[in-house]
Amino acid sequence: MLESSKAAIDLDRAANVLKLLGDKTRLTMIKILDNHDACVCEFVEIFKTSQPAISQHVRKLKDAGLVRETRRGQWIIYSLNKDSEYFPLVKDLLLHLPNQDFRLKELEEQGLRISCE
Amino acid sequence: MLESSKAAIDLDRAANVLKLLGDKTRLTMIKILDNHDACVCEFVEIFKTSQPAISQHVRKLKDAGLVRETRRGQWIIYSLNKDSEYFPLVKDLLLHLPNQDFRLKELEEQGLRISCE
DNA sequence: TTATTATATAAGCGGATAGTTATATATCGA
DNA sequence: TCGATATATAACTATCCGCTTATATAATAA
Repeated sequence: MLESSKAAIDLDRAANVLKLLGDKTRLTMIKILDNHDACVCEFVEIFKTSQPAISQHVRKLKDAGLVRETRRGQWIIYSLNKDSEYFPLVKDLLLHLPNQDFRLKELEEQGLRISCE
Repeated sequence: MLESSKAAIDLDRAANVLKLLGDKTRLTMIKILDNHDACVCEFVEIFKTSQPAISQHVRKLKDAGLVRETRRGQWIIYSLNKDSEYFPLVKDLLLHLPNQDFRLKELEEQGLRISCE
């Protein structure tokens, strides 16, 4: 595909997005969200870290417009924001990363995923 | 292209590469190097910053294997390392960024690019 | 209403990061 | 060899970042 046929993203903002994705936890989150929506409590289990730490990560992703939140009862479900101007960039990026479905599978086996649905 | 047909990069290391590219100066450097090799002194002019600052940026890119250096007389010419395992990822990324050729053009108009060749 | 669960936010701390200045190394040209 | 140019490195500093703990908000369920 020709470069000119892509919507070029301002370098400043592209760098900011890449900085956000330049964190192992957030990058993994985005890769997971590429296949499945997820809530904070699931991420807490997956990353074995504190709930505030997770909340702060998803907030950054949300502030940048990369993810969206939808309240479902007590839970807030996060999903990739396909309308983001960065979505095409993110999508291309994710193609280079290994699938992370096994992480949610592990949760299901422990009966921890069902709790959020 | 199917995800499985791409060589997936370990998430840890991918995050590190994205962190490196999540800096405006380094991201611009890489975009420039996608079209033209360049030396430190050119980057100093382009980014209007100190020579040590530039040296430190290119060193990080070199340490990660993203760029290569070739000495040519007094100058050290930096170029994209096409053999890097991250090169396909970086290439895809760059497609989403605006062309930066105008920066080297400006140097040429000031007669500052020729000095390195 | 009260207890419980899920999430967000605020404050503070420690480590990482990007810049600075000063200095070292290396090449070139006279 | 000596001076100039190009680059690298080291030490320092200020800022940023991610985590922690403590607390607030919000929905649910008894």
